[in-house]
Amino acid sequence: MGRAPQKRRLETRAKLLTVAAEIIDSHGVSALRVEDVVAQAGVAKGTFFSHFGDKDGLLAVILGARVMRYIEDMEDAPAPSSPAEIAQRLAPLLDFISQDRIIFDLLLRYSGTTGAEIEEVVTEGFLRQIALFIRWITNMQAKGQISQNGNPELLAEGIQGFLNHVLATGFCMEHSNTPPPSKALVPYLEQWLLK
Amino acid sequence: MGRAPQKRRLETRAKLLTVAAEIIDSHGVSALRVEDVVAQAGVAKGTFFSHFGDKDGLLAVILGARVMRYIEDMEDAPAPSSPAEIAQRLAPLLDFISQDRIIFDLLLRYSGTTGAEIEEVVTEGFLRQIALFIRWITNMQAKGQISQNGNPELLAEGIQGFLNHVLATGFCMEHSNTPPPSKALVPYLEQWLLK
DNA sequence: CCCCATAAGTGACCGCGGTCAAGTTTATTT
DNA sequence: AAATAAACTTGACCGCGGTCACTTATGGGG
Repeated sequence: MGRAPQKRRLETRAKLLTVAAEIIDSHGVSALRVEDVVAQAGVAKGTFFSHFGDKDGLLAVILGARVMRYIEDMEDAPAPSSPAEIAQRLAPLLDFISQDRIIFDLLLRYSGTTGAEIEEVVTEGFLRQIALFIRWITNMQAKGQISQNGNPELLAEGIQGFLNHVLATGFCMEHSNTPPPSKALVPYLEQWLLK
Repeated sequence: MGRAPQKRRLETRAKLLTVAAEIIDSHGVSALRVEDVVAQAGVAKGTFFSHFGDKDGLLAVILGARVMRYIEDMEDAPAPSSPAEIAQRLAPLLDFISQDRIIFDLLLRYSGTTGAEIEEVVTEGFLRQIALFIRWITNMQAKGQISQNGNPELLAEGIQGFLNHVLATGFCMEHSNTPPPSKALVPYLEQWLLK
């Protein structure tokens, strides 16, 4: 591993991140252009790529951090006591991801970039989410609020699968007025967790 | 709706499709470049886009057709009598999709482009697959091979979700020697379908 | 304080998907 | 057969992500 980054580099990185975050907040993720970011940050294009590897790298840092906040909120909230309550806890995160297909695609792609790269906020988020699901499930099984049948790890992975499924389906139905993902999730969770 | 296409147009389209299929077969989907396709087909770039809208449009036609063949094979095969057998029937399709993340992404994106565009082979394929799952499940429930609990439509959609989940997970674990998607699918199906 | 190894940054350049006003071919009408 | 409308094709051009040989700034050792 190389030596510690210089102060200048950290400033450049921070500048790029804040500019990018501003653009995302004001115009949406899909409007983010690398050329705009570097122009507004006052650095050259090459600098951007030396910091983040590619556009998705920057996106992963910013969106990963936001996703992490939602996960932390879920960790802080009281444990759910039914499948419907699980969906309720997940609603803010799902709404966030639903806002743009690009977010969903990126999270899906980066979700399991095991090891190799340090700095993989997205991966860390997913691991924490799975761990949280496992805790929820174990807890609910202990209290007899869901079926005892099935081990928590498999059940947690399954929930992750349903999450992606309702999100993907939501994007496909785009135009038609379809229920929000957190609503669509409930029947799956009930079938999956109740005996 | 416009009038019937001229002979010339059909020939151009066919030429583009065969050239593209050749490139895909010899160098893989990710190696497909629009510029190569039009060069080898002897037409201008604009022609390509007037036929397929964008690169994904062409890919959807070609990959959609291939996926359709796998689905037809599944329709022709004897109905499965256990979750493991479902995974077995799905194995060829999953292997095909696993070969390149681009295929997975494209299918996921086009899977529910309801209506609007005629010609949506991918959408049709997914609908047929879901219908097939429903038939399988109804049949297995009738024979008592799986749990009676849960309506076939929900269960079929769930299987679709698990499919995407194991595929996505498979791509993330890329390097590490991980079991093929059809193997990874089994525990989910058993938990989902057996009481 | 100056040197200089190396970290950091630069911007001209490229690849490739996608656009569109203009040109060419085909079918239809008179 | 000539005129005309519509379908079809063309290729110069653009946008934007990404590269890399080169220049410039930084800070620890002499």
